Amino acid sequence: MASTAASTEGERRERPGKVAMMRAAVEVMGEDGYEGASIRDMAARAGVSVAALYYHFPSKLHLLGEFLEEAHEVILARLERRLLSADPTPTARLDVVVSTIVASNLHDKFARLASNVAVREHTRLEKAERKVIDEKRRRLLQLVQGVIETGVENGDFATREPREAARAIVTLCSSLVEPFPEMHRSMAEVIVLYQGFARALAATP
Amino acid sequence: MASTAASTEGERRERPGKVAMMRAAVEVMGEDGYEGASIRDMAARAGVSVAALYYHFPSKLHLLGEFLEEAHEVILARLERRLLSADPTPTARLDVVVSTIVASNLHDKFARLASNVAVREHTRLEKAERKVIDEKRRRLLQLVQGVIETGVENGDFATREPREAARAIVTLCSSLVEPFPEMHRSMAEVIVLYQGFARALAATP
DNA sequence: GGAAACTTAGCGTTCGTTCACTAAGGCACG
DNA sequence: CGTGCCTTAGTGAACGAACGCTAAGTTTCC
Repeated sequence: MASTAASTEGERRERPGKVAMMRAAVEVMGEDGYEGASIRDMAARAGVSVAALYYHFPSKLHLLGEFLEEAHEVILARLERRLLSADPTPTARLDVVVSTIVASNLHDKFARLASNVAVREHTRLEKAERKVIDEKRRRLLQLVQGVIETGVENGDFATREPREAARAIVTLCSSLVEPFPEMHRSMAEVIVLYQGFARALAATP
Repeated sequence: MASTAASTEGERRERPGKVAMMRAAVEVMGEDGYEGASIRDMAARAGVSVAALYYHFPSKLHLLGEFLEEAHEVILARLERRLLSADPTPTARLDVVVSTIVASNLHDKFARLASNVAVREHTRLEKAERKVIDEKRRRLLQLVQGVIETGVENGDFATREPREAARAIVTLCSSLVEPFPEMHRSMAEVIVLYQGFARALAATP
C-alpha cells in the first residue's frame, strides 16, 4: 500500500508527495527542534508551498504525531521480524535487539535526525496522542524485557531487574546520536560495542 | 561575591534579581523547550518585565549559554569535591560518580527541568559557546574515564573500552528524566540500581 | 468533468528585541 | 549635613519580522 510517487508508470513530473513532505519536515525538526522548525522551512525543504503541508496534515502538531506513530511502528515491526528469524538463544536475540535499534538510529543522516526528533520531541504532543506514543514505547520496552527474562530463566542472564535493564539498554541504543562530541567509530563497531554493553547489563545480577 | 538579594541588611523589598530570573527562564525552557519558551513566559514566571531580562542577559541565547556554563561547572565541581573525599577504591569512586550525577539530575523538580535543558538544548548555541560547553562535557567524561582506567589497572574493572564505558555511564545517568513513562522508584533506589549498571559496564571486558 | 494535489495571498498573533524613561541607593564634595 | 550625580535594576510601549494557519483559485490526471 501507499506507493505515492511513480507507482505503476515511469517518469511522471515528480510531484513531491506526502512522504517527501514528511521527510523534509522531520529533517528540519531534527535540526532546529519542533518549536524552532517553521512550517515555511519544512515546505521550502520539500520544494512545496506551505498550504500543501496543510492539505496532507491538519496541523504542525499532527504532523509530528503522525511521524512519531509511524516511526515507532516501523521499528517495532522491524524488531519483531528480525527476532522471529533469529537464533533462539537469548544472547543472540539481545544482539539482534541492539543491532536493530542502533542501525535504525544511525544508518544514514535522515535516520539520525529522525531519531533526534523521536527522543526529544514526543513530549510536545497533546495528551491523547502522547498516550498512543507512550504505549508504543512501552511495547518496545516489553519486547526487550521479554528477551532478557527468558535469558534469566534459562541461566544465560542474571539481572534482578529485567525491566530496568531493558530500559537502560534501549536508552543507550537510542541516545548515541551526538550526546557527546565525536565518536570516531563506524556503525558496525558501535553495534559490537553496544552489544557488549547490553550483555553486561543483562548478565550482571 | 555576588550575593544579590538581602546581602548585609535584613528585609529589603524582595527584588527578583538575576538568579531568580535565570531559574524561571530555565523552568520554562525545561517545560517548553528552548524555542518554545518565550521570554514573555520567562519574565512572567519571574514576576518581572521582559526588559528586565535584557538588563541581565544580552539575548535569549546568551541566557541559555550562561545557564549551561554554570550548570556544567557546578556538577564538575561537585563531582571533583566528592571524589577527593571518597574511598579510594575504584568501585567506591564509580559509585560516587553515579550517585552524584543521578542526584544532580533528580533531586528536585527544578533539577529535572534543568537536566532536560542541559541534555536537549546545548545544540542551539552558537559555535563558539557550543565549544565551551562541549569542552566541559569532555572534562566530565574524562573524569569518569579516569576512574574506570585506574580500576582496570588494579584489576577491579576489566573493560577494553574505558572511554565508551564512561560515555555510556554518563549517558545513562543523565537520561533518566522521563525517557520512558513511569519509573516507580525513589531516587535512592535509582542510585543503587544505576551503580550496579555502571559497575557491570566497567567490569565486563 | 471532477476529484486530488497543489498555489497564491494574506489573516491575525506572537516572537525577540529595543527605546525612552524612572525609582532607589551610594557617595564624593562644598 | 545635604545636594547633585552616577550606577543599578528595573518598567511600559512599541518595533518589524516571523509565526501557524486558511480561504479561494489553479493545475494535473483519470
